[in-house]
Amino acid sequence: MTTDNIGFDPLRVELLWGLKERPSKGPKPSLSVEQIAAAGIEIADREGLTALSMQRLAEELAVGTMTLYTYIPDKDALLEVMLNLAFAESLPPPSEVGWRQHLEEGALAAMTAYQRHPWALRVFVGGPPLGPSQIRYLEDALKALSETGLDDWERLDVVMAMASYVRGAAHISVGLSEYESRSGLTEEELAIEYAKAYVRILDPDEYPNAARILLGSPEGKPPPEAYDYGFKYGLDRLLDGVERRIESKATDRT
Amino acid sequence: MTTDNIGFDPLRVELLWGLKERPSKGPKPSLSVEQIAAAGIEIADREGLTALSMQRLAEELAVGTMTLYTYIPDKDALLEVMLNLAFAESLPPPSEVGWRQHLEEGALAAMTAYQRHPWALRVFVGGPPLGPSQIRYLEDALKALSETGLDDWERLDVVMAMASYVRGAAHISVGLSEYESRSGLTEEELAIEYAKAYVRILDPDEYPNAARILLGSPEGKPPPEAYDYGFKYGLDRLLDGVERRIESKATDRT
DNA sequence: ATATACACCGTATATGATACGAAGTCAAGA
DNA sequence: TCTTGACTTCGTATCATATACGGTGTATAT
Repeated sequence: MTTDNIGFDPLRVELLWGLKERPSKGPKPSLSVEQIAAAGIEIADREGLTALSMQRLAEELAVGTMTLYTYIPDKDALLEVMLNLAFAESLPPPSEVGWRQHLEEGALAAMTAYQRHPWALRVFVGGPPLGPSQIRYLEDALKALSETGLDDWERLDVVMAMASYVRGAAHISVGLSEYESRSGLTEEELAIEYAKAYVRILDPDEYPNAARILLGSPEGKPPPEAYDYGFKYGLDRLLDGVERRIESKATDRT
Repeated sequence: MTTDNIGFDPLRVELLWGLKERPSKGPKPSLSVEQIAAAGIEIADREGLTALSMQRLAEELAVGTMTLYTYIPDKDALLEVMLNLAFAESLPPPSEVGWRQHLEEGALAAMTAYQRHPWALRVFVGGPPLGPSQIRYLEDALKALSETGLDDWERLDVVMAMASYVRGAAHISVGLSEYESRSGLTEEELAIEYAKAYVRILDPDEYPNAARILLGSPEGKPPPEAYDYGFKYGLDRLLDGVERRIESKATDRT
């Protein structure tokens, strides 16, 4: 496993899209790629990506370690399949609601998926071609946007922007919540811990604005441990911006 | 190295903020944490994160491998210091321009930093406290936003949203460009390669919208290899949304 | 002086990915 | 029915990597 980027390997594509034909000869495999990926997801969900070793995975599936390599070329490929499988679960239905509500639902669903599978953020997604669940997201979003009058390329830009924002926000959210759970402290205690650390560091003369917020003003609420509110806020702004753009384009045409 | 999240370690904070006092006794260290981190950045920039092993780094610095461990507790801590150092270079000045231009400049600077240091996206950022360069970003952005009439918490939400978007967009951009450079193909050839793969996969009946774009309509332009345009697009939308919000708040008060 | 608190670093251990090759298993064709 | 080709399974070996441990040398405070 390189942890390097994933290349354009035909084998990888077959795996992602489930395209390999069963050979006529030879013994039947006792496992399937999906089965292996599902087991991998379970381990990674419960114990984190670092707990997911090939030996551990093989043990879980009651096969020899090297048996796994008859199903997948390497660990990176497995991670990619896991990623697709994990997100396939959370795909929102291609609802008939308006573009804005659809995009919002999609974003929330993706955020939920990231929170359920925090390891997904540590898997560096390679280039094209996309996996099935990503294509599904894309297709449904593009379809929802067809009512807007934007052209194809701009619709794609919108979807990319949404995906970018959600991934970045998930990174913050997951980072924060993993951090909290690892510390084993209550929110209360943690807030105190933050403040203690920041007091040492944040010179109010050099960082007046940051200090006001991070040190927790007496009247103010505590730092936003739960980032979920912030997520919704940014999401609304982004959608507002898209909406404004759609409106102005519509006016243009009139 | 666990690649697990980074915890709330006082030592880590000292390292990040350069707070350790020089002991009165004993020999002088021949290196510094900054020096080590800088060497690490150079290796990671040039050859990727996987090339950055402790042995390799020590070799580069002409010391024994274990010597590094007198400066840092473990590799994760080193990565965090590297991250801060890398971003410290690209900090935009706390210009006196309006909030919107300031945020835009900051976003572009961060994107540039990610592109210059692609490995930064593979480092999973731990919880608080933030490092110096992140605090600097935050402070300047909050300051720029003080003209907007938004309250502290909402300003923080805006900054978080920006950071989220940029990181997510950088992930796509860097993923794509690493992929391209690794493939060794020209943009032209690559576009053909994409199309070939997608033709096998994308059933135009099941994914009509995605197919129209990804297969490349005859009249249309090729798929957006360079994601930079898309980055600017989403950035503008997000800022538009923030602007709309500011305007509506101002009107409220009237 | 000389003890103390470090810096430096060779060696050893543990973990993990994965190459290689041997052995077993089906199914198609002789 | 028997043989053989194409596969699956997996034990063993290799190699890379992080890092614990302990020994040795050095600069400063007493």
